[in-house]
Amino acid sequence: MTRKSGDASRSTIRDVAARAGVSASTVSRVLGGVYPVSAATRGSVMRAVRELDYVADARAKAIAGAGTPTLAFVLEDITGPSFAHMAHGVEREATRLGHLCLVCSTEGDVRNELEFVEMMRSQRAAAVILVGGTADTPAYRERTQRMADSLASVGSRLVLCGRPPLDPGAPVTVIEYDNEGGAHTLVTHVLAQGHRRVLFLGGRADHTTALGRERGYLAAHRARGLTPDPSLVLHGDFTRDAGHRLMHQALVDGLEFSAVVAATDMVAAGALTALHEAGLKVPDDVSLAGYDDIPFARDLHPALTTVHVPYEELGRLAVRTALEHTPGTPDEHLLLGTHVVVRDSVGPGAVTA
Amino acid sequence: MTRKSGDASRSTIRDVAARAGVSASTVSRVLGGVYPVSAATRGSVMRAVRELDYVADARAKAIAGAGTPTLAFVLEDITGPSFAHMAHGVEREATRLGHLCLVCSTEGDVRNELEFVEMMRSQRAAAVILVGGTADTPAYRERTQRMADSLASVGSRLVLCGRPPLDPGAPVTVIEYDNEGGAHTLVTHVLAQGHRRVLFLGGRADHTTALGRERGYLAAHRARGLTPDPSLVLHGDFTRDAGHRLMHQALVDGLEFSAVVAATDMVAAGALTALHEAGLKVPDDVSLAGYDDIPFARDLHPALTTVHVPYEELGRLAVRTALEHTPGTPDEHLLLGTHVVVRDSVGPGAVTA
DNA sequence: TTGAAAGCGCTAACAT
DNA sequence: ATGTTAGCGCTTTCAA
Repeated sequence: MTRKSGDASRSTIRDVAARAGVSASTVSRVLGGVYPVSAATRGSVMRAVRELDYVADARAKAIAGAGTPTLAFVLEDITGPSFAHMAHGVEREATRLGHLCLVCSTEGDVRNELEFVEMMRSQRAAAVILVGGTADTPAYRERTQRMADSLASVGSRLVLCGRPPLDPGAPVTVIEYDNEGGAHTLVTHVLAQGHRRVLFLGGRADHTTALGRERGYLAAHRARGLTPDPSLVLHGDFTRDAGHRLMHQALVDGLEFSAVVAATDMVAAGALTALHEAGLKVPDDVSLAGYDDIPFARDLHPALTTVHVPYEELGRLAVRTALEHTPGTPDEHLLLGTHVVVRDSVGPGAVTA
Repeated sequence: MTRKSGDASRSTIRDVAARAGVSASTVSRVLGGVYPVSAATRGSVMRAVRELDYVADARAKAIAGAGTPTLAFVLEDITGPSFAHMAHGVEREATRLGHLCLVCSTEGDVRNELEFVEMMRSQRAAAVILVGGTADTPAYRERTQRMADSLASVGSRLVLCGRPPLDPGAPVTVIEYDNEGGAHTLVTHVLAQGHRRVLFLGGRADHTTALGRERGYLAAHRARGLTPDPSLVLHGDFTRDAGHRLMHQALVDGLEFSAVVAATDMVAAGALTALHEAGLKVPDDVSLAGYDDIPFARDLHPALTTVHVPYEELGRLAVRTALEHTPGTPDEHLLLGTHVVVRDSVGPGAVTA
């Protein structure tokens, strides 16, 4: 038992003042730092602070004008590797800039997002960062536009990180990366190996991240004068289980293909296992590529060819850009590049399907 | 451009009151919910609220006694899969119980931890959850005991989640899982396959998580009347890179072993790749096991035998237990069980080394 | 059912 | 250099 002051009997600045024989303002000044205070006064105040184990109530400071600023980020599930990396970038940069960092997992439920954003509005968070792709419906745009406006009205800022921009004029900071470009380059690489029937695997059918990558897949084909078979695009979600299930099903269905481009590395991992289970060798029998370049990609066997996305940088930039934003200034929209990481999972394919 | 009220001109409860032609208290009561207010009054207040797009300042509410409670969790790096799962559990349960959730990554620097805990004390967070193992030094115990006391003194609660308990009497809630037991069972399984020279790979030498697992490794040997060769324990850290590097070095050094037990699945993943690179087959030439049972473990090739840890549950319990704690009540200490997941990476070993 | 007034814990302008 | 006095935006007695 080492507890000093009685439990939960938080002492206030006035207790400290009384104990030190000075006024509350003096205590505030001593603790504040830079204001001129005599050494003697400072001494007795500090002693009182120590004896009482006093810490100023941050909420009271906040409301009085001082106080640590806060920033929030919202994602579907911190458990996804790319989410985790963005979150890490956000947290690091926020901390570096002296902000407290609130999180919320929506579990994919929009109502959670709405509710949380409203909460952040009342918290007067400096910025709210929506992390990760979404279904880009009119309802989404309208809803998000509203969030942007209502945050702006209390001096806060909405940030879309890895999420598509709204209509021009919305008070939003957007930090994206090039889903389409990355997929384009990746699929071009695959096609260059001679593959002609390339499966696109996983990702929610209505999800901007999946759609962007799919657009790249399509564009790469077209750029070569190829028209991909529509039955070669299989949707699901972004999990390893979806990859496993879809791949297994494709095999059972006797779908013809010589290469697989997965919507994410997670999907690719599941697909790889399904391929192995079917006795297929990668890349000898089937080539496989992923997207995201999560750390594990190197340890799949064969090591996974994939697209590297600067997730952490994305998170950092989201924070920095949002906090630097000056109202009245044009809204920022950044698009970060990606690059293909060639490893061992894509090999030559017969040109004749 | 849809912004309604002038930018950043947050309206206050008084603005709403004025607009609705009532007093501030009435507005407060209407918004508060359960207090009796006439339908007419409620109507005009709500309209004013809507027109002004008013949200009560959460900080002001907090200081006035109402206000959403807050909870914080601290971890080294959200990017680690097991951390991410604990974080997810924490966040879910906190949200479920109506709490806001603050995060902090320490990046392994104790000063960040100290600073953040002090911050949380001033935020009057309901609880602060320290997530993940650590070096269990006297300095650590003293420091942490101090955090526990100082949090308790403001009515907050320190929680150790996946981290060793302090000396009895410290005002702390502890939720652990059985590192030693899990490793014991796992290594027993490996030894039962006939392996006699089992490498223990990775983990920081001074880290409780690694040490607990190592103790289980040792105990399993002793239980069979075996004395493991001390040169078979190789420390590093918990990353896949460490696993790769250590495994590679062990191979170069010509260390003799027929099985490898990695401190974590991440380490195992790196080790597996190093093994493959050396042309060794798992489990034919060398058996390999991990610890944590992260989702990817299934997709390594061969699928990794490992120990399942209920990380998410751990996080959830940490929150629930902490928030349910009543001062004066005995301090909780939970120890969750683990179980071995047998997959394909451990095979029979020659009994003669 | 509603309003006036006090107070939450702090900071800051305004005196001395 | 230090104390006094107002607030900050909200809730909550206490009266009416």
